[in-house]
Amino acid sequence: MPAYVDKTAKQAEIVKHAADVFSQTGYHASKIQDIATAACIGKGTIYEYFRTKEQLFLAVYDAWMSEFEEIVQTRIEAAEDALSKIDAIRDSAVEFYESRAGQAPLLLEFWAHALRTDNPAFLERINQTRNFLRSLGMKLTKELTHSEWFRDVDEEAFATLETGISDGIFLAWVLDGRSFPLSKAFTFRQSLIGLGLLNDDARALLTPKLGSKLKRGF
Amino acid sequence: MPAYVDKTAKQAEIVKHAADVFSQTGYHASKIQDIATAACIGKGTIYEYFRTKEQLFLAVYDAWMSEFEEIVQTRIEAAEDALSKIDAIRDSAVEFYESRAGQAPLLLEFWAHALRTDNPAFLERINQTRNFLRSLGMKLTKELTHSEWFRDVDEEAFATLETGISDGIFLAWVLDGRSFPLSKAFTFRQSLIGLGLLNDDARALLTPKLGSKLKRGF
Amino acid sequence: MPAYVDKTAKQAEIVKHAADVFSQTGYHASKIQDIATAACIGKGTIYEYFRTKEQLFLAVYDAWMSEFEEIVQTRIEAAEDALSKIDAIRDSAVEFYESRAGQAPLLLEFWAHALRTDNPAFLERINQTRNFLRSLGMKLTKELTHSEWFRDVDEEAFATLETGISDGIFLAWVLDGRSFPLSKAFTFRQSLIGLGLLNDDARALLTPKLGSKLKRGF
Amino acid sequence: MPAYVDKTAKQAEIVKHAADVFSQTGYHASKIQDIATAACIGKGTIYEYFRTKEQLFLAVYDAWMSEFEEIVQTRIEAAEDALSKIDAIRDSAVEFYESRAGQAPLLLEFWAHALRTDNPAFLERINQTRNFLRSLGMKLTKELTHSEWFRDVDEEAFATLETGISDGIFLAWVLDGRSFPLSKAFTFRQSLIGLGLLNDDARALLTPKLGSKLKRGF
DNA sequence: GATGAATGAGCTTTCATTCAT
DNA sequence: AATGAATGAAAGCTCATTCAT
Repeated sequence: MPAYVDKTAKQAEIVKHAADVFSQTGYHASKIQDIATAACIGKGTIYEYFRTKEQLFLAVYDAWMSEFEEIVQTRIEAAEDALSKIDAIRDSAVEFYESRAGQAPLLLEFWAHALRTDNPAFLERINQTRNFLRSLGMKLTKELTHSEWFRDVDEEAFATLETGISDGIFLAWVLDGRSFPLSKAFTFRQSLIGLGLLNDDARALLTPKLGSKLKRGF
Repeated sequence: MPAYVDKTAKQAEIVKHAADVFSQTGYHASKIQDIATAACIGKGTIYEYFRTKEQLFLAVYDAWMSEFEEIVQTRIEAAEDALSKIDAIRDSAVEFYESRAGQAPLLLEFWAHALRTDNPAFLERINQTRNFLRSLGMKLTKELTHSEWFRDVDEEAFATLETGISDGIFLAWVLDGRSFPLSKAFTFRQSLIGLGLLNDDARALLTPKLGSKLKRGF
Repeated sequence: MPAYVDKTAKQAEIVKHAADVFSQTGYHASKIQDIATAACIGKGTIYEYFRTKEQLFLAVYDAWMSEFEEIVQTRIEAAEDALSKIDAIRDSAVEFYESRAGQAPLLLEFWAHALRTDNPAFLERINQTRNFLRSLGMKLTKELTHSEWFRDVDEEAFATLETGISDGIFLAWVLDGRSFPLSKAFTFRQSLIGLGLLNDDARALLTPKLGSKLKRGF
Repeated sequence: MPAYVDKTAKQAEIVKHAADVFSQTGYHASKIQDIATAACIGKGTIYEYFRTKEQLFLAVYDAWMSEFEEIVQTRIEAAEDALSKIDAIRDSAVEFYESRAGQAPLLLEFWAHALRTDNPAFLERINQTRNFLRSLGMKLTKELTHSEWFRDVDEEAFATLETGISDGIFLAWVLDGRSFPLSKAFTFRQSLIGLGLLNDDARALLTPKLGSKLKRGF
């Protein structure tokens, strides 16, 4: 077994426990010793794999977001047409966030930290995912516009808005103590925006379904 | 002049400088001494007015949000009908955020902190503003639904969504390094959602204007 | 009583205890906590007066050398002619070193540190004393040469050599575990060098006394 | 080839690289890993040959001083009379120090460490060389005294002084940033002391030469 | 014999908070 | 009321040394 497997595996192991501890306690309140204890290793060992606490924080975020992007990618590829690809993205996000409900506050801490630290890698990693989602959004929007499901709309602006809306709903959900079902909120949003964007034909077809969803709320 | 005027004034003075220092450096990296120096007072004096650094942080947020709520309230009262009240809220938000661009990261830090601290006052203060905006949103939505400008929609869900969307756009704006004009993004969002929510008559009337805004992007 | 008196007094107090602890244990093995304990103050208090452990080390050396220079200066001024000024310097050095026998190793550590640290202040402080002594030596040598007690000699070279010899004897004394009387060694050296430097007349006069000292050793 | 050859050779190899690293960085700032890297071996391997970092430090000093003693011994044996043996010692010292100028600070560190550590081997090794030089000095002094070149002088005291003076000049040279030529300083010192110690006949003979050297300085 | 992953004691420095003045 | 000197808990990080492979 090559050495790099061990190295990588151990790194991942540390990231896993760091994610747990950080999620539980928050970045600032977590001590390196706590993470070492959780991972059943010595404090010094962590520093064999990560230069600083901050780097470890970045690694945790990177691991999460990489997994998220992979899930989205896989689901997108499995979906056949543009509309179901959109559903795939929405479902991926909902499931990802719901399954990590307890870790959600850490995402906020990460964002806050990214805006403060001198290390540009933080904002870069954030924007990597944002750009991934925005590109996807733009591509799908273009398809739906060309195929005349959607009315004419600036793809970049729309994709940027959509990414922001997703984060905003997530934020509201977290700050409200997760008092509403995330999936319902995402569906509600999709109905609302669908009604605004669909062309007259599609709109005529889908209004009953979408309209009733709006009436129902979440 | 009663003593409490002095007390209150000095408190406000400290909060003002704390806001500057926190905004500049971030909550964790800011030292009480920095704030005292900025305010040209002794370190100990701060503790005559605020029990802890955390309390001072809360006071900064409270001052900002109180001012924001006041602005919204004033503008709303000046607006005559529901549609222009909606515009008033949007404009208040845009102006408030734009004029505090440099302080925006601190809002994220505040949210992140609120989710971690034992002190429930943080989340309570956040939700105070959220509820204020949601109530306004619900009331206006109800009005527009009854007056048949809007299609039937669950007011609470819609208002919650709208609040989330505002925060989400703000978040995207901050994380993107404020690379797009916030006001345009808010207008774009309003056009999109307007098209989805307006009743057939209003929609027929406004589609040209809203549609062209969607085409233009931000 | 003005504040700076307190400040300076406390600083001196800390330096005093730091000198004790450093002398006892050595610079590297001494912990800031040890010094704080010795001074009966909190660890943090030391950092109110000295930015780093290294600065405190410098302050200890500076205090010693300043005192030494003062002693030499006072004695020199009290001496009447060049020959007794030379005796004054010798006596000052002997007494200073003998009274600080236990602290001698720290001087070596200081020199060693000065050659390693990035902080140029260390070498500067060392050379301040060296230059003080060298200037004195040059001036006295010039006087004795002009008054024809001494044969013609390059004053700068001679003064530099003399300073080095003093340090060398001190070094030998410390490394030998202070097994010989420092004062005798300094006298022996003075006799030897006197015999080499005195002019024929003075030499004829003093040879019996100096020669017997050389025979006696130390 | 017997195993001990390998063992010894490897040990010497490690000492060589340790000497480089220690000289460059200083004993305290040097890490075992740095030495291992320089020697292109694993960190653990060093511990197969030296029990501690301190032992390795001692080995470096020992290697230097052993080489020095050997050089002196060889040169002394090649010299024919006492006076040229004295020159041989002086030249050995000058060449040794000059060729190791960059490593000189480490000697100071070694001396400083020797006075602090519990390990008596350090002071012992230092005194081994000192005694070697002192014995040589005493023997030569005795010879020159008996042959009536030198006036009567306590050999032990004189040899001790001479050793100290050599170290003192070296010290001054290092602390002055090696701003004067070491060889000139050693010659100057020899002239001065020669004039003090030579008997009247020899003195009459050599005064012109030695006197002019004193006038010239270094 | 050679290695380097693992370890944890140990240390400097920071800074929120207190309290005597 | 205002101050700032004093405090010490706290934590990130280092690195000599060990030992299983």
